[in-house]
Amino acid sequence: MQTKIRALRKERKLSQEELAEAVGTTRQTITSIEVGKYTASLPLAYKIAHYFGLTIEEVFDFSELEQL
Amino acid sequence: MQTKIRALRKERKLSQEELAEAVGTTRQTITSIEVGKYTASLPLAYKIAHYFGLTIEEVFDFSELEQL
DNA sequence: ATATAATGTCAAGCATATTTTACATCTACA
DNA sequence: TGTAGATGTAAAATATGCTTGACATTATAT
Repeated sequence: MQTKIRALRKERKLSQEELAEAVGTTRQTITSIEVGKYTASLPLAYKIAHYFGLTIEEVFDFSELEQL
Repeated sequence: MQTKIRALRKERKLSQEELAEAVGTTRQTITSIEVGKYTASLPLAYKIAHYFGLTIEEVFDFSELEQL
């Protein structure tokens, strides 16, 4: 799944490590989500979006799910 | 995790079965999320919220995560 | 050039989400 | 009565998310 996490992180000059600590997870988890290795859980998605002052829908791209 | 799924479902007179089919999952998964047995994944949370024409934050209650 | 920070990746193991099948209860109603 | 629809639950199996530790590569700065 596509996300704006990397762009938001760069904007604020945060390392993956710093973001990980801020949202209570590990650097590897942030990397994996950024490169699309897997999709964040709902609680983690919320913590990340909320950390940036945004909604989940603003940070995560759900366009792949719109074929209903 | 608390959600408004049951209330939204009742409002629209939908069974768990009908909602499950509409979002591509099973009745048991809807029950489990409604009774708080576990938390929906991000894609499923999106499909449910979007099905009701709402955002994820409007359907799922994240107040338990606000202790940052 | 070399040191350091930042990032990508991988494997093992644990935790959580989901499906399938099945059974029980409750309600409504013929 | 009984029958059907809706719901709760549970076990087993599979899929997915996450952690930990470790190593490799890339970028940045000195």
